[in-house]
Amino acid sequence: MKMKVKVKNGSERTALLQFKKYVRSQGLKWTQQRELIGSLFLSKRSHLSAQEVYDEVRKKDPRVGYSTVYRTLKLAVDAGLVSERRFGPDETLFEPATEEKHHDHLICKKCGRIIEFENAKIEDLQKEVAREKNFEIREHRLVLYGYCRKCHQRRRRQ
Amino acid sequence: MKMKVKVKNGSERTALLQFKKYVRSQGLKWTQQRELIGSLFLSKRSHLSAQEVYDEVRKKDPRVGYSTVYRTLKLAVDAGLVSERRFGPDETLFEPATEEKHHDHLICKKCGRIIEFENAKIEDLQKEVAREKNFEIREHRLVLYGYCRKCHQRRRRQ
DNA sequence: TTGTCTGCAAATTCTTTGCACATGT
DNA sequence: ACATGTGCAAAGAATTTGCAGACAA
Repeated sequence: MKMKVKVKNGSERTALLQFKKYVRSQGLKWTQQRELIGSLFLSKRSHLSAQEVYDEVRKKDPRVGYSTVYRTLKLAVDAGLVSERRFGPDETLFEPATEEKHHDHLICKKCGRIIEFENAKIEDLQKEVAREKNFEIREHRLVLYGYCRKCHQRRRRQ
Repeated sequence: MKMKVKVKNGSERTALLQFKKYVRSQGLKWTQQRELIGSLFLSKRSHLSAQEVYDEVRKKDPRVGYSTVYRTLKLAVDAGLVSERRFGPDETLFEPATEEKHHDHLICKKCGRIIEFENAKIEDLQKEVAREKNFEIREHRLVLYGYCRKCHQRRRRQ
């Protein structure tokens, strides 16, 4: 017997509401653009570049400017709902930071595919390291670069 | 009675020689600038921005241009002697990649201090994760962000 | 109404590139 | 000699900012 109903898409809803709440709490205004960008972006589970967010947003409303996208994403970062990440020397991506479990990434150097994973043991060891160094961890980034199965096979053939 | 003379700065020497060798192997020329930038940069254990490398280099020879610094660092990256890393959304740093053991970083969000560490167990677990995902790891980046002891204390007082 | 937002274009910052001259081999 | 390298200034790419008009509270 289930004690809890699984709320699908609940997190994006919540995230948008949190965003709205945050914006208002700062004495700022909740505008159509913030609603639009927030709802589009926070519903994604994936990693998007500023460019991609911009393109998506323009599909819904072509009048929105680049600066608004940047400003809104930055605002969401301040709200703690989005994190800005640099995966490679040339790639800055934004990712919704849900309150769910933290995950890390594997990135294929060939095709760019990003695979997520979580590993509690690694996290524990990180805490241990921090303790040794008298360091208080707030967040971490772990990225493994290499070749995914497909690209690995392709490499061998060459 | 000493059996071995301690060769201080041995690794940088080696690295510089390797660099020279690599450059020549590519049919490229070994120039004064490459010698200068290479010797300055490869002798550092720390992380430097392009700006900082440029400043250091200019102290020794003010005629060297920015482009040469970038070009030389990139060449050293190709040679596998330097790695280019993005620590935060706004910081690209170069770091000499010795053949020594790999290390990761703790970065203080307050004072920016970078502390290095190594942990074999974490690396083992990474390999395990990769195996599960059919992924062939080539390199990885692990950065822990937080507060160092000093800044942690200062935070609590506020 | 009033202060915040927005879109635009211009400004910034970081990095790369084209070109004429300089240098390594 | 000849190809590659260098410095400069200009070009690019990504992101930020100033400003006049638009919009939420």
